[in-house]
Parts: sequence; C-alpha cells; structure tokens
Amino acid sequence: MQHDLPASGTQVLRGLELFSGLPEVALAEILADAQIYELDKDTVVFRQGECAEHCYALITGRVRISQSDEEGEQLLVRFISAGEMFGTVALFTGGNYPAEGTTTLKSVIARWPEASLLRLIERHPRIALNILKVTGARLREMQERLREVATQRAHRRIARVLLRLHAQAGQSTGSGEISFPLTRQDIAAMCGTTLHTASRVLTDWEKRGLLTTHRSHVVLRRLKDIQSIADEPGI
Amino acid sequence: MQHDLPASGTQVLRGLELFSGLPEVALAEILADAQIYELDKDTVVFRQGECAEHCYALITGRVRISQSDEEGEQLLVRFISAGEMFGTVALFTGGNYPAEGTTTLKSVIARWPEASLLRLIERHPRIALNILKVTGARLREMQERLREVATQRAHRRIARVLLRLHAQAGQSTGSGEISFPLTRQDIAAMCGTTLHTASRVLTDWEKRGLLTTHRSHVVLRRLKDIQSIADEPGI
DNA sequence: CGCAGTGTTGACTGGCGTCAAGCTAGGTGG
DNA sequence: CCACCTAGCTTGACGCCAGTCAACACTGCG
Repeated sequence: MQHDLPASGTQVLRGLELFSGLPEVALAEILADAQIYELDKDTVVFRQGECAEHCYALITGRVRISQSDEEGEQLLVRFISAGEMFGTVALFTGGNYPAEGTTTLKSVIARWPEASLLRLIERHPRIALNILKVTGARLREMQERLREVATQRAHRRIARVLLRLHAQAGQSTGSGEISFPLTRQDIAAMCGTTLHTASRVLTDWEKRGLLTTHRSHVVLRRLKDIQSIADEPGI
Repeated sequence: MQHDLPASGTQVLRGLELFSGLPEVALAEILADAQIYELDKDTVVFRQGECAEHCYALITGRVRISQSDEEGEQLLVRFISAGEMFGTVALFTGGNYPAEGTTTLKSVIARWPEASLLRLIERHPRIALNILKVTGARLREMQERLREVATQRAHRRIARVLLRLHAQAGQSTGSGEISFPLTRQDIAAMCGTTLHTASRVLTDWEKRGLLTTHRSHVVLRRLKDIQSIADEPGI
C-alpha cells in the first residue's frame, strides 16, 4: 500500500490546503508521518460508520463523499478535488465517519493517523487553523444548501448545484465544462431530488440550449441563463 | 457595555466548551482578553452579512441562529445554550457572518476579537482543537439535517427536531419538557416546512396525547412514540 | 378596548415523487 | 463483428404531500 514518494515530497504537500503557509521544516516533518497510496477508480476510501482514525488529503484524482440512511436514501455531500482534505468531520471526536468516501477516478491519497496529526498541530498550530478555515467554509455551505432544500424549487437547486460544481471544478477551460463524470443520479443526490425530476429538468434545459450532456459528461453552455434561473425567486 | 466581571471569572470560563481542558494560567490570559456583557431578550448579537470580527460564547441565556435569503425565507440553524460557542463559522476566513444571532432570553455573552483569539491559539493550540471538535459535530449534524430534508416527510422531520431540541435542552427535568420558548414558526423553520404544516402535525399529535403545547411552551409526553415516528420509514 | 403576534383550520392546487415501460450507448464474450 | 447485457437515461401517467390562500380564534400588551 505504501507508495514510492515523489522525489520532492514536500512540494506535493505544499499544494494541500491542509498545510498551506507552513515552513519547509514543518513539511518535512509532516511528510515523514504521511501514508501515501494510490487507489483505482470506484474504490472505497472509508466507510460510513467506520471508526474515524485518519485525516485524508487528495493529491490527484477525485473522491465522492456521500451519506446514506437506514433506508438507503442517499445524499451526495460533496466531491473532493486535488489538494483538498477530507474525512475530517469526525476528527478529534473519537467518533465514526458520518459518510462514505469513494474514488470516482484513479487517485493518489495521503493520510495521517489522528494521533500523528494531533502531535503535528501541537508543534504547528497553523495546521489547526487551516482545518478550521476549511471546516468553517464547508459548514457555511451546508447551511446554505439546507436552506435551499428547505425553501426552494427543484430546478433552482439544480441550477445552483451545477454552478457550484462548475466553480469548484470548471477547470477554467474557459468553457462551462464540468471536468469529471457526473451522472444525473449524482446531480439528483446533491440537490435532494429524484433522478426523474433531475432528468426532466436537464432535458428541458438541453432543448433550450442552456447546456449539453452526453453520458456522464456535462457542459454548461449559457452560464448567464443558468445563473438567472439560480437567482430568480419566481415560481 | 463592559460588564463587571464575576469574582472568579476563570470559573465561568471553565464551563465553556471553547476552553475545556485548559490550565488555570491559560484561563486567566483568556479572561484578560474577553469582553463580557449582558443583552436583553430579543436583541441582535450579530447580523447576517456583517464582517465577522469576533468569536462568541454564551455564559447564560439563549441565542437563536438563523439564516435568511434575499426573498426572506428563513432557516433556523440552531439554538445556542449556556456554555456553547457561536459565531465561529466565518472565523479566520475574513468573511461575513452567514447567519444572524439573536437572544431569545436575557443573556450574558463573552466574546473575543479574532486577532486576540488567534494569539491565544498560538499559545494554547488546545483551543483550536476545541473549536474543531465543535465545528465538526455541527458539520455532521448539518449533513444529517440536509439528508433528512432532502429525503424524508415533514412529520418525521418534525419528530426529529423535537427530539434533538429535547436532547440539547431537555434540562433533564426527567420530563420531556423543552426548557425554552419555542414557537411553531420556529419548529417549522428548523425542519424546513411551513407554519401550517407544523401546526397541523402538532395539533394531531396533541390530540393523540404525544405532547402538549401552550403558547411557546412544548412538553413531550410520550418520547417513545415520538421516537418511533422519527424512526419509522413508512409513509 | 383594540391591536398585533401567534396559532388553527378548511379548501384548493400543483410540484414532484412514485410506478412503470422502454430507449440508447458501450462493454463483453463468443 | 454481432448478440447480448447492463448502466444510465427518458418519458408518460397518476396521485399525494404539503405549500398557498384565506378567514377566524386566542392571548397578552399598550
């Protein structure tokens, strides 16, 4: 499982939001504790309910975080892009992962045992601040999504989800391309609706030229119009 | 605004989740930076959109955190009980408060400027861990609520909200009393439904003897039955 | 006493979830 | 290279939950 470290391992760490702003010395220390490994597409990183013993960061690839209830209803919490941390919600609470992490592409992952991270924070409090910053931003996002699901129509939420994904992973190819496989099932699970509703809305928009989809590939063609759907209070 | 400090100020701090596990010396330091003041019932602590410059902790009383969108639709994010911290989502991001905080009882509040807290964390990383722990738990709760709103029926969500509030502030008087004013409007805004639906469901339950309500006062009579509504997948 | 805030109740309606059937593109094996 | 299979998607019909509109009851306060 242990992977050959790249020639300059600390260079890789520098790109992680988890360790931004840390001196080279600290990075070397962090690297020494890191477990770095590669996973194939569609592999489980951690399971919901499993005891949370690690903190993760994604070096390359993509990870899908989703939560299910007893009846199998699923919420897609978020997609993790390269450089982002994940699996940190249950950190320091001695609890279990509240969601599942799965790769959707071949991915390289780094992880640290909780105890190890704790020691690193003791020596470099900046790490804790970095985690706080990310966790705060995510908490804020969740509050917004919760409000949206509670008060807004399905098509408006779908528009917002698409824009959010585009902002997160538009890959700034200039175009409105969303750079990773995204099924309609995924879109539905992200905004709290059914595959059927998502499908109806998307085919409608495709007819109107707002976007194009092919298999699991989505391209937003008229960002302005989609934005206005996301903003319009009406109906 | 500055309030007379209680004789043993550090005793008060010891009860806050924000500073649990810190040595007496640290508490004295923290106290020196604290601004402690009292607010009347129904007073705004911070406004949504305001620049987030402080971190808050509630000494006594109760605070209501809510978020509104442009159209005035409101989500009740949570109630803060004595000892809990709040206003920390935007912390260290240089951003604005994503929600509004209002007292629902006469309250005593402590707060620290961001810069001051930053310095304290530098000297006592344990504080950052405390914040992380709380933020993690809240993020987890938000994920669950989001999944619930997205996939479950209104009456089931109402049952869960009542149980959650009871667990948080049941005051363990043995009975199922919820120890603070809670309007039906509030209940509706917490679980993402309308006052009307909440009213219908609650009067139904009251008829069936599951709970009693009078004005803004709620008492859960048959926790078991409410629990089973919260758990039942059916209909 | 009147008013404002809060809660109740009924009637209506429509968004969207559910059920069901069928399509299409790719992958796989013979 | 074709036959088959499956995952992913589309589309229609139907019905119900719960949101909307509307009117009234209750209570505490100025």
